[in-house]
Amino acid sequence: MSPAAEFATIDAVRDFNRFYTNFLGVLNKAYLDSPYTLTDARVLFEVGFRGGVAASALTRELHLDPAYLSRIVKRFREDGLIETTPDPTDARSQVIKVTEKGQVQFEEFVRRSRAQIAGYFEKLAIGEPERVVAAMQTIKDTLGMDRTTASPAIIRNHRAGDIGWIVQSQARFYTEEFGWDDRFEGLAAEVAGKFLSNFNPQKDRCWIAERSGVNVGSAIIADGGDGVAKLRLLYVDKAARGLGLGKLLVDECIRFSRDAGYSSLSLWTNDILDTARAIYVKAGFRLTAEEKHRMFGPELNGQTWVLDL
Amino acid sequence: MSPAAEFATIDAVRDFNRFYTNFLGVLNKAYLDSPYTLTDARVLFEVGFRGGVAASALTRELHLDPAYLSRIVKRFREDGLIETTPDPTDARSQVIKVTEKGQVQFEEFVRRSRAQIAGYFEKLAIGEPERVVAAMQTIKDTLGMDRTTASPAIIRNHRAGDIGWIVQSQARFYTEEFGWDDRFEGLAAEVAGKFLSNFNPQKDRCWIAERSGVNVGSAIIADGGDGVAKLRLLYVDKAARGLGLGKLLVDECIRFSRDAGYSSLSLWTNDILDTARAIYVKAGFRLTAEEKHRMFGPELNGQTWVLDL
DNA sequence: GTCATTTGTTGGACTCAGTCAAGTAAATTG
DNA sequence: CAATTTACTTGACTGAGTCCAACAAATGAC
Repeated sequence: MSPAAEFATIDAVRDFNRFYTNFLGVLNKAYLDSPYTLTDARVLFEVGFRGGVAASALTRELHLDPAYLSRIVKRFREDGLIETTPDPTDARSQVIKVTEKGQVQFEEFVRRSRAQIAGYFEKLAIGEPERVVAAMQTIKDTLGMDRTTASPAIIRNHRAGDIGWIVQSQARFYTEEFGWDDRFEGLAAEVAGKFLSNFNPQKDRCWIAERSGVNVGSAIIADGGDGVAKLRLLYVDKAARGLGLGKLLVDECIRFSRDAGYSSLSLWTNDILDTARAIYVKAGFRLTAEEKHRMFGPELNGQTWVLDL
Repeated sequence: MSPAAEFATIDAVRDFNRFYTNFLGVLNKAYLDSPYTLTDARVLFEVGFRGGVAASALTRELHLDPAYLSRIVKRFREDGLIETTPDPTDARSQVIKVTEKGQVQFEEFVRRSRAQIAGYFEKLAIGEPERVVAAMQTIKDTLGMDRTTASPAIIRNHRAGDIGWIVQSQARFYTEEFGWDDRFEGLAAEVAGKFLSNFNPQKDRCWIAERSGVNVGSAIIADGGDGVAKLRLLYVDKAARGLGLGKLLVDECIRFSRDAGYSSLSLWTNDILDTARAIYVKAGFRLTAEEKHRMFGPELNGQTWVLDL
C-alpha cells in the first residue's frame, strides 16, 4: 500500500470502528434486564459453545484478566450454571462445562441476541442481509489470524427466491467475465422458470450451496425425456471457488439421476469454462457433440457431454 | 427472510460481532499508556472533528450521560485542551472548541489509532486492505443507513442480473407474505425470460429502482400485440415502501407506452395487493375482468386492469 | 533434583463508566 | 405571566473491570 492510500484506508477503518462500536453498544443493551453482564454472557457463550474449556484458554480467547475470570467462574459455579472438574492430563488445570441450568441460560442469551439482530434485519431490502453477512465474512477471514477456519458450505434443496438468484448470479458472472449479452439471462430465466413450472419431485431437483446463509452455488437436474436427465445451471460463485463445491454439486446430480432411474445424464456447456469441464471429465462424462454458435454475443464453442448411468 | 435462512444469517452476524468485539478490544488498548481513556478520546475526537459543539449535541452523538460529559469537559478545560464560550444564541448552552494544545493531543490520538491499525494491515496481502475497507463500507451503508435521510432512489434501465433479481425478490416476497408456492416463481421466471429473449428496445422496457447500489423496485413493459402494452412484475421492496416509488414506476410505464405508440396499457394483478391497486386507480386504470384462481396455491382474485392511452 | 514457568485462586486498592437526584438558569409554551 | 422544558452542573454512589501482589500446586527444562 502506498502511504497516501494508506491514510485513506486506515481512516476508513477507524470510521468503521467508530460506527461499529456504536452499533455493538446498542446491541449489547440486550443483556441489560438480565442479572448478567456482557462479559458474563461472553464467558458463558464461550463455555457453552465449545464444551469443556480450561480457564487459561478463556482468558486468552476473550482477553480477560485471569483474576477477573476466576471470580466470574466462581460465581457461575455457585449459581449452578457451570461445573468444573480437574483436567486428568494436567492437574493444575480444570475443565469448565455448562450444567443443564447453564445450558438454559446460554440458550436464553442466544435467543435474545438473535432477536436483537433480527429486529435490525427486518428493515432491510431483499438480499441486503446476505450482502452484509458476506461482507462480515470477508472482514473476519481477512483480519482473523487463523485462515483455516473459514465457515463450511452446505448443500440443500431450493427455496423461494433461489431460482431468481441462480438467474441473477449467472447473468452477472457471464456478462462481466465473458461479455455475454441479455439473451443469456433470458434463456437462463426461461429454462429455470420451466423447471419450476413443470417441477416433478421424482424426476427434477435443484441444489443450492450455501455458506453462512449466503447462496454460493447451484445445480439443477431436469427431465429431458427418453430416460435422459439434463444437468443445468451449474454454478459456483467466485467467493467460494476452490472448495470443491462444483464437484460436490455434480456428484449430487449424478447420484440423484441414478436413483431417479434415468439411463443417462446429459449437459450442454461452452468450452471456455475450463474448471467446469475438468469436473465433467473427472466424473466420466464424454463429449458427444460440439458446435460453434453466437447465441449470447461472442462466438462460443458449445459442447454436449453425456454420462451413462 | 424465511425463518430457516434467518438463523444461519443471524448467527453469522453474531459470530462476526463476537469476533469484532475482540478486535476492537485489542485496538482500544492504544489509549492505555496515555493519561486519557477511550471515552476521553471519543469526546476529544468529536470536538476536534467538528469544531464548536454544544454539550447536548455531544451527549446525543456519543450516547453519554450529561453529568458524565460535564465532568469530562470540566477536566479538559482545566487541562487546557478545550475552551468553552457561551452560545450567543442560547445563554444556557455553551460552545466547546479545542485549544491549540487540544489540537495537538487530538492529533496524537489519531496518530496512535492509525499506527495500531497499520500494524494489523502490514501483515495482509496486496489488495486485502481494500477488500476489507469495501466490506466495511457495505456494512456501514446497509446497517447504518439513517433511512429518513437515506440517499434517494434513482430509476434506471435494467442491467445484467436484474431480471434474476426481479424473480428472486418477488418470489421471496409473495411466498413469505401470502404463502404462494413455487409455481409463482416459475411463472415469473418464464415471463421475465421471454421478455429478455424477445426484447425489442422500441416496444419493451424494464425499469429498476435503485438506492445506493441496491435494487429496491422494478417494472416491465412488454408488447402484448394488437397495440396493447402489458405492465408486468411491478414491485417495490419492503425497505423502500412509502417513498412513492410504485407511483413513479407506473408513471414511467405509462409515459413510455404512450411514446411507443401503444393504444392501451393492460395489466394483471391480484386484489390482495392493495397499495398497487390504489396506484392503478389513481393513474386512471379501470377494472375490466376478474376471476378466482388457484394458480399459486391459496385462492386469489385475479384482476385485469386497462388504461386507454 | 532444582529452578523457572504455567495454571489457577484470593485479597485489596483502584479506576472507569455510568446512574440518580437535586438544583440553577435560561428558553419555550400556553 | 406561570408552567414546563431544555441545557447544563454538582454531589453521592455503584458496579464492571483492572492492577498488583502473594500463594499453592503442578509441570517442564536442564
